[in-house]
Amino acid sequence: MDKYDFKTIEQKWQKYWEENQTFHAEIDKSRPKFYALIEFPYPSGQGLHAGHPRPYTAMDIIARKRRMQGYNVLFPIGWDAFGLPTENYAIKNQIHPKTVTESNIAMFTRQCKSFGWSFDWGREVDTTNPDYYKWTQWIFLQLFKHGLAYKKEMAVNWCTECKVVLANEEVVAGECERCSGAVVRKEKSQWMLKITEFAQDLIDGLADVEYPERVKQSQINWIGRSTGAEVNFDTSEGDILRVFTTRPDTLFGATYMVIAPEHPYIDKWQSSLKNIDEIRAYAEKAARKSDFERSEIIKEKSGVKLDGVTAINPVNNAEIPIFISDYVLMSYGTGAIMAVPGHDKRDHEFAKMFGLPIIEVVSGGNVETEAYEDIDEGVMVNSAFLNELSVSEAKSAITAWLKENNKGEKKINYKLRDWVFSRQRYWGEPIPVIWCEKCGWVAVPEEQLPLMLPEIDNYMPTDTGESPLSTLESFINTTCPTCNAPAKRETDTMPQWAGSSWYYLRYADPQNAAEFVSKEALEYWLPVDWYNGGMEHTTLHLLYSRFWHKFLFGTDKVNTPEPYLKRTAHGMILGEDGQKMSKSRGNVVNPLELIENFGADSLRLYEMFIGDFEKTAKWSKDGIKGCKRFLDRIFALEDMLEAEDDGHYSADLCNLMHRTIKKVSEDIEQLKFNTAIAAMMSFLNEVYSKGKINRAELRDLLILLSPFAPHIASEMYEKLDIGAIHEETWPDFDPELCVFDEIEIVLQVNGKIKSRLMTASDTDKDALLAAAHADEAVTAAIAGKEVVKEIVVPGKLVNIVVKM
RNA sequence: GCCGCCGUGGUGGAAUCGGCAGACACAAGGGACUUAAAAUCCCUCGGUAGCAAUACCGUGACGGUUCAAGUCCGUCCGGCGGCACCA
Repeated sequence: MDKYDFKTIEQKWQKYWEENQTFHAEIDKSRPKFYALIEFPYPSGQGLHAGHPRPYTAMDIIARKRRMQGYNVLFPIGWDAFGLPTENYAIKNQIHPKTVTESNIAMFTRQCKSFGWSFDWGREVDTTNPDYYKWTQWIFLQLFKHGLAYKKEMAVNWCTECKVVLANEEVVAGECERCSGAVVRKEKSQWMLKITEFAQDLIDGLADVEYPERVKQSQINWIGRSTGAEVNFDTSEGDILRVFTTRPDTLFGATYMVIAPEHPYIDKWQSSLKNIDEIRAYAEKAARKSDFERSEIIKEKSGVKLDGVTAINPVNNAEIPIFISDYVLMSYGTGAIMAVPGHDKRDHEFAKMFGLPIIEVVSGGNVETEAYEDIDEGVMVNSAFLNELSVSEAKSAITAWLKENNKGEKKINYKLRDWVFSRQRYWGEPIPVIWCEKCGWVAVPEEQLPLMLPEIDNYMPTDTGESPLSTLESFINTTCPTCNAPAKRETDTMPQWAGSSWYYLRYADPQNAAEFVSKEALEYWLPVDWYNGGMEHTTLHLLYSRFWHKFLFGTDKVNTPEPYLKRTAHGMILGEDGQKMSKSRGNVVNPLELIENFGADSLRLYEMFIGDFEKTAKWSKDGIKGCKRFLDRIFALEDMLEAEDDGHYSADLCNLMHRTIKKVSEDIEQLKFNTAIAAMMSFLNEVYSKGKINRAELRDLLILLSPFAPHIASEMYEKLDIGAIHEETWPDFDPELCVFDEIEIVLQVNGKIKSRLMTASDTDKDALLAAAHADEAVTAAIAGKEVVKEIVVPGKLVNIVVKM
């Protein structure tokens, strides 16, 4: 019985689109452009999973609609192909990563094409292609030349499983984001990118882009701006210990100081410190702990008092002790704090433990039992000239005082750290710099790019933490581009985030051999108009790429301050058990099997119908049936098509048709795909109850459906013999025809529905009230009672309020 | 602890500005067709009471504002995501 032969239809149209390059975009200044972007996939060996089709189909729907709205649409696809999983797979199976990548890309290409997404396959990029990574290296060199890339010996996050350094953003709860391996601290010399230089720009830029509030908030929190002051404390050693505080108002309550275990003053003061051995032992113990271990024992404060060195509180000249403790981090502020136990929980806890004095400087709490941190209520006490001021008044007063007396100044700090950019693995872009004993780090000359990743046999990671490239003499040994002396190449590679930090630029001009992107292409296509991706990239890829873009903008390489005008974020698709899909849980849904059984159109429709696009959704294996059923019924509309047709909607369906166009058009823009589909289902139900549809109605229904289910829509449209559906214009609706002539008015007494009334939609207030009073159920309900109030909302209801 | 999001039938989820709670589907039950099954079509489908018309209850809990609250405000409970000794 199955007349809807989706397999044949889908293959036919996928072939058609490919042969005709239907979705290939070229610069055309006569038309407005629209740049739709999805996060390009990492071509893993597992192939597409059920999570991929959700965002891809969503942007495909937007792209297809925009084309029908007259836009010149750029909707590209490519491969984010460097990275660890490929390398690990390669090692395990003794196949070169390059070969693995090639076959994975071939598989992904085949799979993507079976969904019928309208990508411009002529603009494919591959981050592992030397023609591409040449420009990734080039951008790195621009950063390097502007002093924004530097090498630094530092404690890094070291994944013991992957044997690689991780960026702060890649460490999740003390574990490796990828493999969940333990992360420990390790001293290593690393390439760093100065993203911190752009901290303020990255916050400010958010004001000019359309991102979901939750994305903006996450980025702002991650950057972590806080305003306060730096304050100088004189020490008994005659030098100055500088601290950062957000509460300079509480300076009179500072009863001791704490410095980080790694603080350089320990060395400086060592001859005066009577308990230097104890201090060193504590510092060493702290250094050995991983970040995870440090946070594990969060409840227990520990520390050592410096015996022999004290500090002077600048506001009252009180002599106060100094401690070292691992609750103070060297990497934030100045690595030293003034401790105010009366008004900071951590300081309070520490003070209780070491029996240190607690002074109340803001009234309102009981500082002996608990730190009082409220800043909105309470006034200053025990604070000399600050007394009786509010907290915020005291902040500005003390900041001014500090400046006047040369004891400190206003200061803004950020939690954001510089980006650790080195990876000790093989499968990444070589960092194009050379170490010369005489000249230091020297850039590889741009004309020598790309610096090719050499073909090697052994790309196993090493336990020493050196890159596999470090043993390859032919690669390492070179000459200094500046002085020609023998020199050595950097052997670390870039992180996976490098290639994805600028790929949206390359899409505009993917084959350009002379520039990373031409000016003309930039000016026409950029910025990206709509970028959809996952929440998990908010503080990774999304922040990194904004950083690179802002750098390129600042150096006149791109023409807009922000890369993406609008960002939306889809929810994840979970397995049927409500858990994240994973092989080990056995709850993985294979989308290719579903295409086999139900067709790509049904799967596309179901992924959009499953629920609110922006929220996580649980997979249900039965849900797709309803979508398939819907398409079966659509296909059968051919049998209901009326022979005669005057080119207009029938009187029966005109109203509903306009409302459906309105609903579908507006819902797509708001990512409410589920209700857009529901509206089409309702329309179809109405057609079925009438048993007939005319050509004008079927034509526009198919156009509305085509972004969601392009194969079946194209096929049925072809039979109408009025052209190709992808060249059609998106239908308009007439707002006047969207309203009903007659509507139902609810008649309430004391807010309870007593009756309903069909009336002309433009009936005025007086007439509605009169009609209500004429209604039997209403009159019965108000009989013998005093009418207190009468509320009439035209088009909605009448509510009569009576007293009992 | 902080930031953000969310709690609606058996299930996924609808519900512009506060104005008919449960659209649209899935599952389930009943019926038609069929030798039978699948598919398809029709009907029922939040709870309680009732033969019924109908009445009352019902959007995590409790309060508040309002003629009217899933929606706004307050307090609490539960879940999810992110950050987390950031001074």
